[in-house]
Amino acid sequence: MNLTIAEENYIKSIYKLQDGTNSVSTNSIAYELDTKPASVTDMAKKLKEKSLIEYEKYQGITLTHEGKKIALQIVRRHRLWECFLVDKLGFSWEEVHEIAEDLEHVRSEKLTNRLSEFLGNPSTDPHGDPIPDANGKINKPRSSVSLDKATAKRLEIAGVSDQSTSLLEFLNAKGIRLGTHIEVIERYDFDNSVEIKIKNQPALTLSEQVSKTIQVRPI
Amino acid sequence: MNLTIAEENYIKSIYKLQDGTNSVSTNSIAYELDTKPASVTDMAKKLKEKSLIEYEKYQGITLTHEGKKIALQIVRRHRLWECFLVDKLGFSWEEVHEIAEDLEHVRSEKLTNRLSEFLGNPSTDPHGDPIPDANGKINKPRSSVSLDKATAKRLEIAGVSDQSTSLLEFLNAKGIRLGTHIEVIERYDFDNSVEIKIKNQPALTLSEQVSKTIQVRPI
DNA sequence: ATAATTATTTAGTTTTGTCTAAATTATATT
DNA sequence: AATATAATTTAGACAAAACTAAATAATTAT
Ligand SMILES: [Mn+2]
Ligand SMILES: [Mn+2]
Ligand SMILES: [Mn+2]
Ligand SMILES: [Mn+2]
Repeated sequence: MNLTIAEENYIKSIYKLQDGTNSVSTNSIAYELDTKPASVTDMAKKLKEKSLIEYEKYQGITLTHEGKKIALQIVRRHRLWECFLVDKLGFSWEEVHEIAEDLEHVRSEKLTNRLSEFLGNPSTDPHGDPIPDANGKINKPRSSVSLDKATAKRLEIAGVSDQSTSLLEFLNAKGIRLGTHIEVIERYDFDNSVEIKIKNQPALTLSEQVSKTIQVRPI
Repeated sequence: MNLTIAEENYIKSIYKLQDGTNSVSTNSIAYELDTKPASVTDMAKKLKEKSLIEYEKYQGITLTHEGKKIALQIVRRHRLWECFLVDKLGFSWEEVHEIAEDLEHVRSEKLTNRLSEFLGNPSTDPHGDPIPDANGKINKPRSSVSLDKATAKRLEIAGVSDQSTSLLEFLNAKGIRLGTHIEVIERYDFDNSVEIKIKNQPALTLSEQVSKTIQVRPI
């Protein structure tokens, strides 16, 4: 199965949006890939032809077993390269997604597996997302809730559900990264913002939008 | 200047064939890239349009200053990744060219420079070829001659002028790699083959074809 | 100088991936 | 149930990168 980079990007987006077994809409894929719905329909026909997705007109899209297998390989490569960039080359977490977007398309199993070994077979990437192993087995994301729903006071940052550079840069500037310990000081009903404190730093207030994308775990 | 992967591959081939200031023929590029002369003519028009090459019908092709600058960036990336694959991931020299052929197209200056730093700013790649620095400055290949023309008896392997996997695999199997010390035992006039000896290994005879592609330096 | 050969270009197609505009289908509202 | 709105698909076009076959230019041999 020799896929183009465009095909790989579609497969990965569908995997991401599917999130389990949901059927994925044409529009959502177009939005995710910053392309037009008409282009998605065109590609859907090609991927169906290659048995990578199930697709009937107007019925949405789901990955086949084969399609999911390929998606997991791409995700594995993407996340391993992100680890490499952060752990070995000293990038910070908001810089790596874009570069990994290209590196993920270098298809060499030997390269991927050696890279994983070189990195100590990491199980999560710099954003807290789990890395599939060589057989495509992926751990469920470790139990975590978004900060806006958390009940405990003392929490650890477990991940972020939005990879946008601007959000990650913001968190970075505020000293919030993977594993950071925070304490909830106050929750404000009127705008659902939350005031938190990181050790040795001034308290800060996060908007509802932000606290919804931050995943946390009680300590 | 946003180039496609195809355009980058053409630029790199022209750089390689130009070797200084020679004008490069349509056919030689087609052979190098395993494509057809008609396709080279098509691309020549595009690259001329972008001011990356000088080209007039039937007159051959040369890189402009801008074109050469880009070529050196691609070569830099290619050779740095080859170093990474060999030094950090334990690949052997015949395996890395193909993978680097893809990795070289990931365009991030920050990535390239950090990778170089991570590798200790190497000056030559695993095949003995010099690596351009961040400004595109490249050392002349260290003085060496092909084995078939060498006069000294005790020699060091300085590089190979053919990157084909099959040749590199052959040399590998015979224990010949970059920096290996060899001693010339005998040269045979009738077929221009040469018998050599590596310490702690049986003597072996190399054909003229092979000895022409091996670059050596007297010890 | 002519003829034969080789190199290069042109013309016309194909595949991949994208787009816009228009048509169709599905869903929501009254 | 009829209508309005939203989602999706189709039709037709385009750009990039390749190809084949045919035409033309340059080079080499006679
Ligand atoms: Mn990608
Ligand atoms: Mn990630
Ligand atoms: Mn390449
Ligand atoms: Mn090399």
